[in-house]
Amino acid sequence: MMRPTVRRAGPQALMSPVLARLNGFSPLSAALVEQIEGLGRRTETVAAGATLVEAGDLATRPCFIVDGWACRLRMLPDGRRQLFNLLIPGDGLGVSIHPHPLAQSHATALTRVTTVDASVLLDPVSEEIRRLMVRIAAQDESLLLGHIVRLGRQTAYERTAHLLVEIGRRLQASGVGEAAAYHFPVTQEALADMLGLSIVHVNRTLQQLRRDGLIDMVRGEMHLLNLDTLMSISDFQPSGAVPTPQA
Amino acid sequence: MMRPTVRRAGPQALMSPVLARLNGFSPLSAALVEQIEGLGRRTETVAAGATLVEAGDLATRPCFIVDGWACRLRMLPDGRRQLFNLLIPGDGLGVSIHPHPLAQSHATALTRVTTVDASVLLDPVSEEIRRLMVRIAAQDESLLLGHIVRLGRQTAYERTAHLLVEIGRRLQASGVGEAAAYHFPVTQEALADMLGLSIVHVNRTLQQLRRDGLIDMVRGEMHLLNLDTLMSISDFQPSGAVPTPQA
DNA sequence: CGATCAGTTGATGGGAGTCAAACGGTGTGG
DNA sequence: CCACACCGTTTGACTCCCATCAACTGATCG
Repeated sequence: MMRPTVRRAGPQALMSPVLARLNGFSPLSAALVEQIEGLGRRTETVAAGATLVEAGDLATRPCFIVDGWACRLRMLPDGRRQLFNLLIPGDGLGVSIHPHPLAQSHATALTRVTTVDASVLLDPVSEEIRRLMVRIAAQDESLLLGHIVRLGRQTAYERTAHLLVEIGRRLQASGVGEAAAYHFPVTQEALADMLGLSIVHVNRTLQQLRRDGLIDMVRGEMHLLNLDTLMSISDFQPSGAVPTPQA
Repeated sequence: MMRPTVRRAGPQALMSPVLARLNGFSPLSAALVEQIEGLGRRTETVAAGATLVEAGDLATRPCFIVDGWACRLRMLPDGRRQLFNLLIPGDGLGVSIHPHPLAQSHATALTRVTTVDASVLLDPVSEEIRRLMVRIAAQDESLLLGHIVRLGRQTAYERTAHLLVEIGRRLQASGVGEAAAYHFPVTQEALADMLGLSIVHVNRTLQQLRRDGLIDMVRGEMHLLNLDTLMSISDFQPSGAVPTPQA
């Protein structure tokens, strides 16, 4: 399903989500910026629904998502699915200092997704990159822990609000959206499998949030109309979850 | 089988959970075994309910749990609690090659807990230790992902079965129990906060499992009477979750 | 011996799942 | 160009799993 790359702008525009996200941790060296921009020469694009990583694969090649949405997930034998996280532009896939022996989970494209190969970044791991990977790993774990709280102890209403806030902050960090206004091409089915709810109930919960004046969504454009309320009802903990540039 | 009584007599008996667990990944070098046994000279014991790690702490000192049960958890403002994992003898706390800037979560003792300081292990990180830490990190993540599936997509019955199987395998790997028979001093309240259920429903679910002839528990001694059935109803994936010695 | 804690049981209610059908948009083929 | 299928969304009716409230038991303990 991989097809030739359509490059619309310069490579630096292509890599900007990765640069923005990493730069959010701490300013990148000029050398690293250049190195990352160089990754943009090797892109790969897959269609929605494509498998990015097969669970149990040996040595999947590390990459960054530069466009589109993906997710990591597990399926149960009877068809039930659970998403572990949503992957947005700027996120890595298999990007770790320590190549895990086996891929921990399946990864699937939720929309058309463009990736860039990141293996050269990890060939000689510089001290700067090592530090960045540690920060990414810490943030990834933090997101997983937040996800566990959502699924275990929050209502559908709270879960949905929490996730929408989290996504906005992450998209903002990657520079592909704003904390309270972003393009959201995820189907309610995927959202249901992320939030541990049924499709029908996700739909009703979103409409309840809309009726309450907290969100608004037209044709994939999500607007969080009252970020403070959304954060307080979902007990959103900004601490360390995302390195926000501004206070 | 041999009852691994934690006897205060020899340090090697004290450290045996750590040694057994690490040895399960790959045989430890004699030098490392000796080094780990040496950790037993600096123990610390806290009562049930004590806080082991405060969330947000800077640089908590790494340690291994050598006796007792603990957990990592988060609390919501209204008192709801969600456990992230259960920590058993042999598990590390803050043991990582990369000292995270901040502790990701609160850690609490569920029973009286004895720990040993592990900081000397990480002072100069040998290649052997580095490899072990990578394995531990991979397993920890795998457990978190399994936990997410439990909470998001499994029924109370399935969740409980899954957790009981997982715990048995981990206790066996640490040599402080067997996969189908182990001491289980966790209250139903803690179990509820782990499984995302109410105390009452945990109680009912355990009794249902008992009525179905799948488990038996008398005075804290858990017996899994039909491991195969428990694994199949909970879709327990042994793959990589725990390095089982036997095939 | 009262007090507290963990476990147990019953009654009741609600949040979320399931089943079913209809709607609108998009793409495709006759 | 329209018919049709397909996909994602929406809505209603009904069901059920699990939470909540409440009371009671047994064990431990100061």
